[in-house]
Amino acid sequence: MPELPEVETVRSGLAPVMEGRVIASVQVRRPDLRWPLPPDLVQVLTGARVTALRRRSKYILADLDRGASMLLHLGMSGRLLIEARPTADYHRDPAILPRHDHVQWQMQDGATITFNDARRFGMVDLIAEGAEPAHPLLRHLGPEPLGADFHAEALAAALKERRAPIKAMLLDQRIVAGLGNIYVSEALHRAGIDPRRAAGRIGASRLAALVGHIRDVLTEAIAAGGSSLRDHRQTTGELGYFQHAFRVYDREGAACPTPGCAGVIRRIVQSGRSSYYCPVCQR
DNA sequence: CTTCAGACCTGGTGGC
DNA sequence: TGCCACCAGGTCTGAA
Repeated sequence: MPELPEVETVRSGLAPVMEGRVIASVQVRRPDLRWPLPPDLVQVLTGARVTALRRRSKYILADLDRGASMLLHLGMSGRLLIEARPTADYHRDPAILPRHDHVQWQMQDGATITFNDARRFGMVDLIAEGAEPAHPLLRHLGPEPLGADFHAEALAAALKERRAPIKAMLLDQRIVAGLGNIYVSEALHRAGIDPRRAAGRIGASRLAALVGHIRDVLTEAIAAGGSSLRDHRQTTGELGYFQHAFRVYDREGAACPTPGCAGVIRRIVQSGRSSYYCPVCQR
């Protein structure tokens, strides 16, 4: 899935065909995603103009001229495929099975957008005008890691007295919203912090450095078009390149890339999920 | 409140 | 080749 950089890549790929354009029709093939699709989805979207396409954490929001917004989450395996126009030069990846096409949007200018999600952990919802802050999925989200509200003092306050491992805390979307399993491992390696370390026992200066590394790794990944891992592709079908820049994620047994470090990357399981780290330079 | 295991669902991979 | 265990980018729910 897509973590923040992948979702941002999808959002920016979607913007040219959705922003400012009218949704001509919507087809629902399978309404039982993570949560059932709202029954009035087709009715609310049909004929609406998308005024803005935004991202909040790993969610994409499409604001409509009639006030409501459409909320989208890709889960683990969700993708948005864009066919700009029905042209012969659109090659759909044969590995993306049409039976997992759940929702399709036809834009008035001819573009077709398809939500495909094999595991169906993704979701589509509607948010009434003004109801965004109270939406159950958005209400508890912490600060955007690339925004002004995410800084060393805020992170220190959120982690104070917390005994859970820093890895788990950074995956908690209430602490900071948008990181996932890959980028947490990458940021902790850059910061030289052991993923098992109790979050509340990390010094202020190390937390400040961590904030910088989180920002850097996300920014670099967005610039590279995200990571193409297993199912994820950009909306164009192009590959994102950031997976080649992973320093520890999925690199168990490899030499630690930190200059001068003789460590070997290890994989451990924390709260059911893989963590990759260097036992030598991460403390 | 905090922390963690389990649940949701399908598909790909690697071992035997 | 076939079968099976295990793994996967998320995050909600409920138990301890």
